[in-house]
Amino acid sequence: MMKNLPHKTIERLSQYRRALLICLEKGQTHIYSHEIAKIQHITAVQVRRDLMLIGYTGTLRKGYNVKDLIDLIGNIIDSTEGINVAILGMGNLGRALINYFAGKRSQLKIVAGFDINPDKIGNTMSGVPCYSSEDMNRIIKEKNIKVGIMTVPADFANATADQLVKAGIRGILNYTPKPVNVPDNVYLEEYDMITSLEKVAFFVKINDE
Amino acid sequence: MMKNLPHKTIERLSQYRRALLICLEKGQTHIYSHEIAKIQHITAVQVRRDLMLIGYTGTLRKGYNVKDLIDLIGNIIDSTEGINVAILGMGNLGRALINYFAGKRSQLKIVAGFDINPDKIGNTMSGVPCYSSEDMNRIIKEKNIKVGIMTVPADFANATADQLVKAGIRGILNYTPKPVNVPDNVYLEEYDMITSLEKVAFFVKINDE
DNA sequence: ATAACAATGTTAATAAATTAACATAAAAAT
DNA sequence: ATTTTTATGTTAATTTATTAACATTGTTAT
Ligand SMILES: NC(=O)c1ccc[n+]([C@@H]2O[C@H](COP(=O)([O-])OP(=O)(O)OC[C@H]3O[C@@H](n4cnc5c(N)ncnc54)[C@H](O)[C@@H]3O)[C@@H](O)[C@H]2O)c1
Ligand SMILES: NC(=O)c1ccc[n+]([C@@H]2O[C@H](COP(=O)([O-])OP(=O)(O)OC[C@H]3O[C@@H](n4cnc5c(N)ncnc54)[C@H](O)[C@@H]3O)[C@@H](O)[C@H]2O)c1
Repeated sequence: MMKNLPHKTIERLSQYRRALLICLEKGQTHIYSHEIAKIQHITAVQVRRDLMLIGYTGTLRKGYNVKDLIDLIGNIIDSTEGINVAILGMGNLGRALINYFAGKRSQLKIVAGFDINPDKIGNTMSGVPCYSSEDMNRIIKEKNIKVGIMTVPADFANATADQLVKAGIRGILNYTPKPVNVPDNVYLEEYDMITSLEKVAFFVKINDE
Repeated sequence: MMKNLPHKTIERLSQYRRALLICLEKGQTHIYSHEIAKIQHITAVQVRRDLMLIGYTGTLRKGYNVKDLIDLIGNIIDSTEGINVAILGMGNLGRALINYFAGKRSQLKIVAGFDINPDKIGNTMSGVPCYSSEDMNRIIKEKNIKVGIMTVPADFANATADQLVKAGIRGILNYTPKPVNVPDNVYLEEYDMITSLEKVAFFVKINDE
């Protein structure tokens, strides 16, 4: 069920929820499709279409119930039992991420970090214990870690991905600038900030011409 | 010229170049479309199509000249005079980014950071001077800064974006989880790591079912 | 009461992105 | 020499994503 949602819809659902949570905090109970659209810089039709795909029905003229919609999105994209996550490489970026995620989403719990620096191993960072990369296999199995976020130096990207795969990881989010190879049964998402910046720079240039 | 390149092609060109630079370092002079494809987890046809769009012609049976292709991609996506970039908010993520970009792309130069913390203002970080946010308008104009990377706390996202726009910024890369509004003539790119992680988690869950 | 309005939900149309098909040609094998 | 192989470049087909069109229906205004 809900297996055939477009990839882009999944991304947007996550974004909608993020915005909706802010609305909820402010005490807003209902929201119109065009309000969500404005926040996300997309069209209201797009929002309604996405919500149609997940079978959510709002109230005519009143819009969508913020809380209900948050819950439904959760039902669709979250796993009921939650998902345990590990950070590979507790350097600048790893630390920034741990900090950012801390207490953000109960469904996605960062339960372990890994590093090779003896000064870091054994310590905790914002409540996340740092283990030796040598123990990766054991810890990942023990803690039932399903997803790994890679923030190791680029030169260690491939080796780390291999280790993760061997330990039975199910998904990898790779922030290393080095693309890695994983088998088909492991979901891989790669992101590089330079690409985003170069894209912005390109369109700035184009707009100038 | 080259204004009508698909957005996705722009992203991939940036990625191709990243991979090609690694090849160049290793001394590799030529590369096949299927090799590039393998690295990027896409098809060879996709690669050839992208290269066709930018008018690059390889050598039959020898593939593409690594150096030439890097140069051509540079001609397409880089601005001839380079683009000056500022970081807004020199916290965990800002520092990580400065560190990462340092000396990576000569075309994209981080020439200033801004913060409101008096302990940071006046110092430099990996060679990037930190200014007071109050001086944003002046510095951006003086240094001809075209693009801003936002890494301020979410609550300051909108105010910072407004300041940037007022100072005449042309593009914004927003790493804040709060979407911001900018006029049409400012190119905006937003990215949130939670969305990426939730997407990975979703497909991990789906694959389990 | 009735008309105008403003929202949702859905189908149809369009646009963007990817993939398939294939023509071409140099290199390698026979 | 000829055939086979293996690569590029391009057009056509398909798939995916977005947008437009519109039917529907409470709500507000007249
Ligand atoms: N800093 C950024 O903003 C940024 C942005 C995008 C991508 N990246 C990439 O993310 C990665 C990390 O960046 P960073 O700035 O955090 O670097 P960093 O050097 O601060 O951190 C890397 C950490 O990984 C650890 N490490 C090294 N080898 C390891 C191994 N085999 N297993 C586990 N841990 C290991 C190091 O001890 C260190 O703590 C790099 O590949 C970088 O290119 C960084
Ligand atoms: N840390 C992450 O991995 C991560 C990931 C994604 C997004 N983010 C987002 O990026 C932002 C920064 O994250 P962080 O971990 O670096 O936070 P941080 O608190 O470490 O850094 C924020 C910095 O911004 C400065 N600041 C505050 N108000 C400012 C203003 N008005 N103008 C200029 N500077 C100002 C602060 O002094 C501080 O130095 C947050 O919005 C966070 O949600 C962080």
